Amino acid sequence: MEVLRGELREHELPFTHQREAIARVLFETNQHLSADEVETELLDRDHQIGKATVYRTLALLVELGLATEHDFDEGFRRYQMTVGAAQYDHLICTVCGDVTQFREEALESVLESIVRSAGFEPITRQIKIFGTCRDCT
Amino acid sequence: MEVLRGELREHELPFTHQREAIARVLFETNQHLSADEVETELLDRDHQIGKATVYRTLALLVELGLATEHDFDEGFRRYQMTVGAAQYDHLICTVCGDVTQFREEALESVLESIVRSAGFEPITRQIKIFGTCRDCT
DNA sequence: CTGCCTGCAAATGCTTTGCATCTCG
DNA sequence: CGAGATGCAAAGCATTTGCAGGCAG
Repeated sequence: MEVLRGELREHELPFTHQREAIARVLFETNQHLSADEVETELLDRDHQIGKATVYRTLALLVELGLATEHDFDEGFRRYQMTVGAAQYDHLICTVCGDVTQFREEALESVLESIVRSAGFEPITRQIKIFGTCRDCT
Repeated sequence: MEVLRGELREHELPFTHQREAIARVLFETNQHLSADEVETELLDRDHQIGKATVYRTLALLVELGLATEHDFDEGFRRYQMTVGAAQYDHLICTVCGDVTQFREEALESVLESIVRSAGFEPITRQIKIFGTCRDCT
């Protein structure tokens, strides 16, 4: 939570109850949550926060680099607290919907050289492999 | 075009004017087109086809494996004719919006081993690197 | 003929926005 | 106090769907 407070101060933005509550939800679950799921979780915790604020805050967290946005082709987006500077890639099972994160150094270096030789300055990336997971084969 | 006709016959689906026209647009541009752009291009060619049909046909082409769906975070999707069995990955410039395709064998093999060790059966994948291209740096 | 397709318009569902009001600092 | 945040409801948009009429095979 201190991270958020600091980041907000740095940008001269107010640290509000709503922002704290939303960030807390994301911090604590360490899951990919949709705006809807965040709202539901907030209600469970007796925080009644407007959906517009949820959306605005999630966008803010992404901008501050504290959260990452994901799109698993479900028709809506998911958000997850950024874990350090680590980039996670995903295996998405189209049968059961399960999402597995992974991080592979060999992949990092291959990508690095691709990007470098294209003279491209990377900011974010998304690697999603859709298919059937071990359990659904 | 014969590919489409054959694929449709195989699935016992009718080969209609609309399907032909839409597939032709995709075949001939070899670009990533949105449903809107397909519709516009159809009008330029004096084909007046309902947007619903455009969407339905694009989805069908994807299902038949003749087209690929892309999402470059623009708020809508793009489609491109599938070029052989090749998988293309993308560098997306967030400044000028330019999309560069690439294909790198080293990447293929790294991904292959990741997938294999997870016991995952891949169907499609999306690799998108967002950042600033050489010209916009 | 018969089933699948097409068009149109209406409906969906996620996300964004306008605006009056309230809060943080 | 004043800038920015919040809530609500309405608006936006890409995409989907229902249904009456058409076309391919």
